Amino acid sequence: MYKKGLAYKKKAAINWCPACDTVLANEQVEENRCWRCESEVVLKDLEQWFFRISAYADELLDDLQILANWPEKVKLQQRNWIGKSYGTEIYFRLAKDNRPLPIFTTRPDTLFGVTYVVIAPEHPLVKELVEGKEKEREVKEFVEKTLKEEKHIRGAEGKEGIFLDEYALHPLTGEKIPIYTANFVLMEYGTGIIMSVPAHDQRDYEFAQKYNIPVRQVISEDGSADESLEAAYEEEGILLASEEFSGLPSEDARKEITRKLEKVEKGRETVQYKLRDWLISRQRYWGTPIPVVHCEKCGIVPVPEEDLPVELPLDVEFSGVGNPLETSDSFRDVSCPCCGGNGQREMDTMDTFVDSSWYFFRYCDNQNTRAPFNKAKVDYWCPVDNYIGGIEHAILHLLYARFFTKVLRDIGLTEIDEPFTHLLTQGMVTKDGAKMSKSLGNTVDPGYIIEKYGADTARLFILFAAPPEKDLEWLDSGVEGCFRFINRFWRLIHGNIPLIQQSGGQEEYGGGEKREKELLYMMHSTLKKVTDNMEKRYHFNTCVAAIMELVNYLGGYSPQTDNERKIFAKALQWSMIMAFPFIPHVVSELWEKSGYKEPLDNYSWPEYNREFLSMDDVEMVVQVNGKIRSKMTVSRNMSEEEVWELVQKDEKIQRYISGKDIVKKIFVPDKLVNIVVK
RNA sequence: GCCGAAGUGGCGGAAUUGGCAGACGCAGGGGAUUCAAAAUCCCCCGGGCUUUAUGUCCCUGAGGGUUCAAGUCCCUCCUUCGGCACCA
Repeated sequence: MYKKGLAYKKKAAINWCPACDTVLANEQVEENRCWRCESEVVLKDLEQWFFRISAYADELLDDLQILANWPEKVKLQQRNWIGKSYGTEIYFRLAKDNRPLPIFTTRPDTLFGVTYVVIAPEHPLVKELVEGKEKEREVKEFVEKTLKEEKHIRGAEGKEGIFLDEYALHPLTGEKIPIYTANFVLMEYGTGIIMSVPAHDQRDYEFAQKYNIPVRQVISEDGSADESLEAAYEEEGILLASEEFSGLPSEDARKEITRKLEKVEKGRETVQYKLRDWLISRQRYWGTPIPVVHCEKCGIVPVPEEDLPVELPLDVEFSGVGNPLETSDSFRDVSCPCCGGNGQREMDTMDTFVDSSWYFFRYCDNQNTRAPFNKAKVDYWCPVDNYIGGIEHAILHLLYARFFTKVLRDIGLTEIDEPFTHLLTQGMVTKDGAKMSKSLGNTVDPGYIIEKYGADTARLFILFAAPPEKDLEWLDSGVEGCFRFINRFWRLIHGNIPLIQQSGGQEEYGGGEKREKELLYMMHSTLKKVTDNMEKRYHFNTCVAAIMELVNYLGGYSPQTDNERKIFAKALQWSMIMAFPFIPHVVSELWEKSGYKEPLDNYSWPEYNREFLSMDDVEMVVQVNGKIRSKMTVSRNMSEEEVWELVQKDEKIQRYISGKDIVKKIFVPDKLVNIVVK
């Protein structure tokens, strides 16, 4: 990555967690707090390593549409985080020396409404512009005060700024426009300089009100000026007071104005992203060393590939203060791989998210000592078919891993574009409102359930509670029911062991007896329900419900004929197979007791037969004007005419339709008849 | 503020393509079995009304709409949760 220019070191104002004693990436700061320990994060100016994830912003955004089997909300979060916006870069000029003053805007259609320009307080130009002037001190104090404020609070109590006693030149009108610096303009987005259009941007409006800056309307709904503006008009509209662009709708005006700017070389169409490069340096021991050596002569020199990986030293002291790596002389002092002179190893380690960005590839070839992994093996096993994780990684791990996958592909190590084909984000389990998680501690230990009822009950109970993507407030009620079911199931199988052993497990279907057909219908339709919900939807709660239904049914069934006994035995076998994933210990035991030699793990999942998925008779719902008035049992695939004959004879229906005009008849085969009368 | 998701009995939840709302389970009520209990089994269990039955009306956050038919589609609103939050 270093060779590709995707890893670089730069000095920047970065997030520092004082409790963890380390820096953090943007993605790892939530509401100005460290994602791990929830301490307040402060800004520090440090030289740090970054991965150029921004170089993949477009691909990371575009490929989201390939991910059909990812939840929409995860893709949306990534889309917002990447934050691509189309706009125009416009070059204002500094009035005093004609130097360019580039700004970024998504609304070039408001260009003629500019009444001031704002430079972010930390922008170097601010310092330069006031140097040696009477305002220098005042501005310096303002900048210092602003930068001391935490990022997300900055300007929360109101917009503040200072006029710099300098002017910019409007690119099209040449008008002199005052330049300010203000707390609401961010250095890290766009160019760090903005054009302010108070008439059409609420933030600019508020600032202009406070500092008595003129408001110039250039867009309205119908193209005529409003008498007074109470607030910024941020919608699109028709331009006015904009020279030759007056009268154009916003959308056209954006294009026309940008074209004009390009023609006179005072601007260009451009794209901006919110996504920042990934800060990967950490001042921790527990992370992968960054494999470079600092040499006085050669500068930054990567450790040669044959010497990788650089392993963590063991002769370190954990004092709880500072970076433990710095206590290891053997680690720090090495010779420069380039010139052989004295060098020092990089002391920072990498964010552990770096490791989780490709571990799934390494899993495919984890004994490999010569390379991270063998390409053929990874191309065979990956991408991961189904990835299960928490939503909290939407813009962390799940974004980093996608980035890494694309980089590894571009370096030629894989052929894979996206790491995870299907993503299931399991819901959070809460207990009295508190989150249960690996890093925050599990607030409920299912141990007491296991203790009292056994592991199968605990497992069944968890799976039966709700579909996995749903958040769940943990409540114990219901455990009893699962335990009762397991006991019922045990008695059902156990009581029929001789039958299972005799039957040979062959399913046969002979005559057309209703009892047999119903039994076959129950077992086959249950199998279909369980199979579909398990494989396609991962809705294990409905699988359990279906199995319970079947077991209840079988519990009340006593086979009469030989044929019925055979089918019944088969149904019992199937119910064991279906219940196996949910209550494996109990089922294994029953399976063995039933005389099966082969363990159930090796047994293949049965296949349902479509022929038995519907019964010969179906219940037909009869509605009059959309209200259910009667139900009748008819044979399957009965034609509309035949059904209609029966419906007309139905006393209840007659009551509702006699003496009325039949306007319409709706017929849904095997399901429903709706008669519309007047 | 913007974006998104969700809202169904006392509770967890089901209804996969617009076609019987409430599957399955919990809790609750009644009964059988028992000397008694545990366990088990059976029945009832969204609400209202009445003539108590194969009766009738209402019910999926609220209001409107589309449709023969809406938990499901459309519009408005409310509530809850999640994400982003001066991104120019």
